[in-house]
Amino acid sequence: MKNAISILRRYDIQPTPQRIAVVEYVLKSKTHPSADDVLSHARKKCPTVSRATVYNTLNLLVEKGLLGMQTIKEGAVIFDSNIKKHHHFVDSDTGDIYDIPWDQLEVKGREKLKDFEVFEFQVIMRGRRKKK
Amino acid sequence: MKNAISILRRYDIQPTPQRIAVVEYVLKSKTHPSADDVLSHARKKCPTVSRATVYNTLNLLVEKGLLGMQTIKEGAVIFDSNIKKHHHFVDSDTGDIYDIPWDQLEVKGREKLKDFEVFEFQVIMRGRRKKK
DNA sequence: ATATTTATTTAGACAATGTCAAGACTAAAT
DNA sequence: ATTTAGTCTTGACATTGTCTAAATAAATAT
Ligand SMILES: [Mn+2]
Ligand SMILES: [Mn+2]
Ligand SMILES: [Zn+2]
Ligand SMILES: [Zn+2]
Repeated sequence: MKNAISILRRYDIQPTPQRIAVVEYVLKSKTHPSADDVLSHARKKCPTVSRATVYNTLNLLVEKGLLGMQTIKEGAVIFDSNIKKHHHFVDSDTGDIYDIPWDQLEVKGREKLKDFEVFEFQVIMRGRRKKK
Repeated sequence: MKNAISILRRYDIQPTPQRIAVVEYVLKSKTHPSADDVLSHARKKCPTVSRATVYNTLNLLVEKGLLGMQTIKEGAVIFDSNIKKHHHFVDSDTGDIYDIPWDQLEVKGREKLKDFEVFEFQVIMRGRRKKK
């Protein structure tokens, strides 16, 4: 991930210590963290940051298109630093979410859905990750 | 949907007025209701039913395999009377969820995922439903 | 530099979702 | 009638997420 300050400036967001702490964690994370995960990690760099600011910043990043948001697991939304189109695999044992590259799967038959105009889609898989 | 009492008996669940009210609504619903939706509808038939009992019953039905549960929209889990494999389409404007028959789509390439053992999968699409 | 205005953060209130435990209620079983 | 097991209700509780008012910080103007 590039410099957090320059990323924020590029998207016309004033870089503050709080926002920098949020961005530095969430945009480099590959674990699809929840807002609460982001809060606790951001507090390591900026111990005073509040819950409201973390939510405000995450929502702002999503609005600006810097960050993805997914509703894959119950209980809390998760945030996704990978903003390219991709699919997801959820480990049923651990709850961990893995990215599946877009071109690994092909979904055929969408043109047959006469009643629906599809803006976006993804495959969500659940199972067990094989040990390496 | 068949008789609620006989369904409950078949799955070794004692039929009570509360459970019957829940089952009669949730197993015939095609709208993917939330627990709160189920509660308010069940109270029409059984005005005294409590929130805890609705949650207990829904969780029991899911455990027994009579009812599906999905985490498709944020804020609350939704319950699915359709327990056959199928995909989902979410209307971005209304939030309505529609079932897409399993054989309308084909997902190819799962065998290439060497690191993952896939137990189940579905395609989730978002967009706008065309007016009829 | 000081004053003014604007942007941001914080703390806490609030609503909604979901789980849990204690006691009340019901229906068998003894 | 008593015990027992199963079920239900109430309310407490934790968590997620939003919102508002007050405090702070930053930018601008004088
Ligand atoms: Mn997490
Ligand atoms: Mn609903
Ligand atoms: Zn992802
Ligand atoms: Zn469905």
